[in-house]
Amino acid sequence: MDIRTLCLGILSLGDATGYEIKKMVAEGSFSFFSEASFGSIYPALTKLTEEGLIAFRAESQSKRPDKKVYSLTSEGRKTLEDALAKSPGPDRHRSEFLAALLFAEAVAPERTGDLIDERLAHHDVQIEQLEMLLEGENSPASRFVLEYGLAMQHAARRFLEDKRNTL
Amino acid sequence: MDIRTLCLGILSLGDATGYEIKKMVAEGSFSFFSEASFGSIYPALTKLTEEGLIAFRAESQSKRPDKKVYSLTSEGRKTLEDALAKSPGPDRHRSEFLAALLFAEAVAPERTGDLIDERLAHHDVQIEQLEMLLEGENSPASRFVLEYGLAMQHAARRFLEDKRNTL
DNA sequence: GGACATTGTATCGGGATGATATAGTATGCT
DNA sequence: AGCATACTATATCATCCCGATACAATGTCC
Repeated sequence: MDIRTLCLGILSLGDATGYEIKKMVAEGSFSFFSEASFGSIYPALTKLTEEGLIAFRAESQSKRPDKKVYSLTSEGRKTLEDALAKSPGPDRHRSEFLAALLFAEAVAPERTGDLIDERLAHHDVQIEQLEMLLEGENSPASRFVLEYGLAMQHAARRFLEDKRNTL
Repeated sequence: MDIRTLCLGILSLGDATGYEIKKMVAEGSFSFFSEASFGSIYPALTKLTEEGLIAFRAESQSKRPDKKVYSLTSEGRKTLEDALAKSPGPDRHRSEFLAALLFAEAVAPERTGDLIDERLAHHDVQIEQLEMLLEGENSPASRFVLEYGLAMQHAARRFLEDKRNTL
């Protein structure tokens, strides 16, 4: 899933500006399976427009530069459908926490307890945030993703609590 | 956790060549929280050597180019300790599966069932692989990481099975 | 015998990240 | 009232990273 397909997918759910796409990817249910920065979103939108997969209408705002509201063209929808027909690639997970835990054993074993305690507190924060997002979300697919995220957070928290004494 | 710190961490567990580091990151317990390619590992090792954080001894092999076996210097160990003293950054998760599921609802809803079935099969494969790795692993920290991975796979699988009918 | 996998080092193009620039509005703190 | 911070909005840039590829010899499967 490259940034181009991600943009097509988000626009398939509704028109948006580059700034709004960034917000959706940084917060909300999208943030649990994707990331993207301005430096990748804006070039992607420009190129997709050149290729005719999306189009924008400029909405003028008083005393501000024009807002470019992008929307999917029929050709873009076709491209997205083709991309979704393929089976998705494997998940990619990066965790500084797990890396730190593994390396700490060799370099600073007295730190592992703190690392796990910090992590437990972090899970509590994440769970609270997910539950808040879930309250305001009505789309079944978005709720599905949020509930998936909640299940993962609870599972990770439970595992750490069970194992803390073992290590 | 940038590639440099990752290399320092791996070398803190034992000496290794660039090729071996790549193998550890691509397979084994490291693969569940990190990724790195030759294109990032080799430049990182070169730069760390220049900075005196690691050193290598060239082991000559018959009819092959010399093997560069890298090891951590005391300065490198100090740098790693400093890096581990900071609290680790948040986990980053990218899932084409979740993205496809969310976008499929808008573009090709009939595909969601297949996506979930494929995913369940994929989890079964992953669980088997993790259990095999766990059998041959004795280091407590490595076992911890593998068991963490197993717990996550089981939780994801259970969630999908429970929810498949709901969607 | 040929194709493919393994051990090993290394480079390169294209793409992504994170920081920064610009610029006006709105909100909040003291 | 004054100041700082945050928000909306687009855009660029250095730096880093990924995936593919090249080279080179050996081992292994069919």
